[in-house]
Amino acid sequence: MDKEKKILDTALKLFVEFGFHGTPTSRIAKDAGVANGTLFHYFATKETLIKELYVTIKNELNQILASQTNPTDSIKVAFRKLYFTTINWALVNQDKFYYIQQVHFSPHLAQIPAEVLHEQSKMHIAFIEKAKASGNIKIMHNDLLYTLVNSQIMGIYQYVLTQPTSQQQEIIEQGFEMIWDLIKQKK
Amino acid sequence: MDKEKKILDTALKLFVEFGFHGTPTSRIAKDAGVANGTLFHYFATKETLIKELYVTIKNELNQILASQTNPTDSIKVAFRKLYFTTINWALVNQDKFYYIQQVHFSPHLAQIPAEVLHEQSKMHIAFIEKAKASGNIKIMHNDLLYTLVNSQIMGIYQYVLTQPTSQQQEIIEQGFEMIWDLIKQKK
DNA sequence: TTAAATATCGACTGATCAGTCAATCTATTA
DNA sequence: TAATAGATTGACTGATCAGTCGATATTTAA
Repeated sequence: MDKEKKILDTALKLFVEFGFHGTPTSRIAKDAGVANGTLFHYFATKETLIKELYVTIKNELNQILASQTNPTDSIKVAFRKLYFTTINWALVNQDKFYYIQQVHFSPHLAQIPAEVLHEQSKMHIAFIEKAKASGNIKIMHNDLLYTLVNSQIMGIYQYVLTQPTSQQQEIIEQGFEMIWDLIKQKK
Repeated sequence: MDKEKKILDTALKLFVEFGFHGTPTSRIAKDAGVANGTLFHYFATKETLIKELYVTIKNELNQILASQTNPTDSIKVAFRKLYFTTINWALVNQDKFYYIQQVHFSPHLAQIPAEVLHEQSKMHIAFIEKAKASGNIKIMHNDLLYTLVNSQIMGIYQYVLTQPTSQQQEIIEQGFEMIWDLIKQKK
């Protein structure tokens, strides 16, 4: 296995379990099965590692979401796909989803250039524009819509986590109807 | 000013700005205007300081919310008060609100005993029970309702932060109607 | 095949930091 | 007043950690 990827995987696991502070680079290297120096060959600083791990994970999710889009889908169907894909990805990749939040509420986020962050949300903003233009969505500021949907997804995800697997898909389905009801344009 | 409180205040400011890792206890002591040893007189370890700061802030918010409750209020009015008080407290105490999330997405949360966390949410759960009993609220699991409302508040708060002060109260008002619409029992 | 470039190693270092401790100061109480 | 307890100090320490570096191995390109 690619050593760079092994380092990223190991760092993810350790950061999530022990936090940034609680995870020495020496431990990451050891658990990844590489020498101390090798880690710094791929990532100049610990900070770089933290940031690149974040960007890598975000890109992974974005690519999966992008692969799900189909121009012929109705707005509701398209939105449904984004919602389901995100929550199910989060359920399968709990560490990665947690790590995104972990970075989000840490000073490391401020170290990530605005254009990188913007690139990450571009696809979603474009979708919102399209949805609004179709007249199916309540008139409200893009950022508000984006933030509301995001936090709603977070809430449902967190609840689903505590429920038995057998009931998860049904709850996710109900969650979708709630969000859709929240943002759709009433006739 | 009480040295213990001064240490907590200083730690809050520094943790929010530089993170747990980026804030040496020596810096906290220095900025708080006390000796290194004094910090450890009040807080046995850095970890203790992090946890006690969290509990202190949560208690502060909970006490304010408790002071707003009035048994004669209707469910909608009571819920409205909780919502407005929380968001406005968060706007005035941005550091404290941010710190709560910061701890929430860190391994430090796991160090806080379950009974302490339970004590913190007891009031909200009791309110939810009452609201459901009144028949004004959709039938759904307590935890789901709690989580959804919480994340919705988070979302609106985050959006309001980016908006000019002059428009904030109006947005908060609209946000309330959206949440209420989300959870109220349709006739 | 040879040379250059890149990857890997792990011992090492300088700096930093959490936490200690003995000494001193400041209430509190008897 | 004397005695006890608690508060405060800051120099100090042992451990840890991020990052370095020179040596060696491996891959790539000429």
